[in-house]
Amino acid sequence: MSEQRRARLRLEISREAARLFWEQGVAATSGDQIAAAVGLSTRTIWRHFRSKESCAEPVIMQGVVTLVSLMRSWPRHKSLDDHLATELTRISHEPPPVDNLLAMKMIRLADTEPALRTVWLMAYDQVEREMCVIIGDRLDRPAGDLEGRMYAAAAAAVVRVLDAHIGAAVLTGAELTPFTDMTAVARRIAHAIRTATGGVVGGPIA
Amino acid sequence: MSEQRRARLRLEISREAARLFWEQGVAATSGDQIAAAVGLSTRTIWRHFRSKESCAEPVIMQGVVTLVSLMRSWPRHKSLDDHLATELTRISHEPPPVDNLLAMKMIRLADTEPALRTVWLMAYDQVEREMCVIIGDRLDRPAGDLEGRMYAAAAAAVVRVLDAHIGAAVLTGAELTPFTDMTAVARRIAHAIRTATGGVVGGPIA
DNA sequence: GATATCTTGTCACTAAGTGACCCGATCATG
DNA sequence: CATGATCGGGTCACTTAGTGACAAGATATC
Repeated sequence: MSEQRRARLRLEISREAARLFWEQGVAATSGDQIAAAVGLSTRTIWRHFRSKESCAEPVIMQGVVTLVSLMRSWPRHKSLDDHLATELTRISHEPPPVDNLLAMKMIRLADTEPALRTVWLMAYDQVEREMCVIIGDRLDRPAGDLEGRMYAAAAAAVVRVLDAHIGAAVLTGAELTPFTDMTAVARRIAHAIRTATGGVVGGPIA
Repeated sequence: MSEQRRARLRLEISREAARLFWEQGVAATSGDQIAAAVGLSTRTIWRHFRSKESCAEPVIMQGVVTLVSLMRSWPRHKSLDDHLATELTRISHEPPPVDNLLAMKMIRLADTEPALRTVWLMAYDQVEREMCVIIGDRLDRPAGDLEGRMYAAAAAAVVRVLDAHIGAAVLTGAELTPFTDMTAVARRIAHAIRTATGGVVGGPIA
């Protein structure tokens, strides 16, 4: 099965699962229900996900893939601040994917549902690994380097906190405006990463 | 049930569970086996733990409680570096608890067992919350402050990476000596936290 | 010593997740 | 076009993690 198709199918399942989790709670949602909602047999669900909670993972991941891919395309001669600002504003004209709202809802649910919280943490564990190669690459350090791993962990952690914060704010609907200004968001993310890495990750490389 | 007794019981269960996980793998260890090993009924196990994997949590936690409690007792007028160095050397004369080795083994297992990795991440999620109040308190910031949460997240993340690194090194037995020098360990931890918080957390407060 | 509370054991039960086998589609090869 | 190999998915039986309900023993309080 092509990686593409598999990923799309997982995302499709994830959307339905996340919707059900949000509407009726995690405990009240069975694997059978998820399967019925997406039109597959229950057995097939377990072929693609380890547990019913982990069905939420692709949707959660979807909330940060753009940021991660932006990090990956970060050119060496630019500062992270500039890069994120230009790219985020460029992208922001496109319609924001519906999944993002779902992802925020899952993060919200993760506050009270331990099983979902583990999924959320595992997703950011994945982000941390990606950060590891991105940062290691940028700093010209060997792959398993301890310093690089700490930078990546700290960076992923602050992004996670920021993500949760923004998600909570958007969901409550209180302060929606400050997060529609993409350059401001870019600056906050870039600043957080730079701070969390002691200033090592964020600037341009001569 | 007193908090003390409950914690001790959980730890006792956790020790047996961790031992079994290490000896025969997580999948091959059943709740019944854990119960039998500790001399309780299976039902009682589920009264104290949500899942069999989470039985490993207290042992994992035990690996960082000393550091967390040291952070909590960190006086404002001292630098983290000094405080950790003096306290760690003072403590290092006491026999190192046997649980630490078990904790390292669990972290090792977490590399290949996703279910255990979630437990490990959840344990550090707890550490992050503790860090949150410690750091928020030290910086005289309100409880839910975003900056404080990011500092706490970054600090917990680097400690986690350091812990995994040290654990792996000790388990392979390759370089045991560099981690018996407690002042060196203290310096590394303190330096990592200071870096991850952009230099904000680590120094003495006038 | 009587009683209320609290923890555990027993047992029946639900549901998450797996293994084994089959079926239809797709695709390569003759 | 025929054929067979591979692959994704369905069906069904089965294991086991985890829960609810109730009984029983321990413990504390008066």
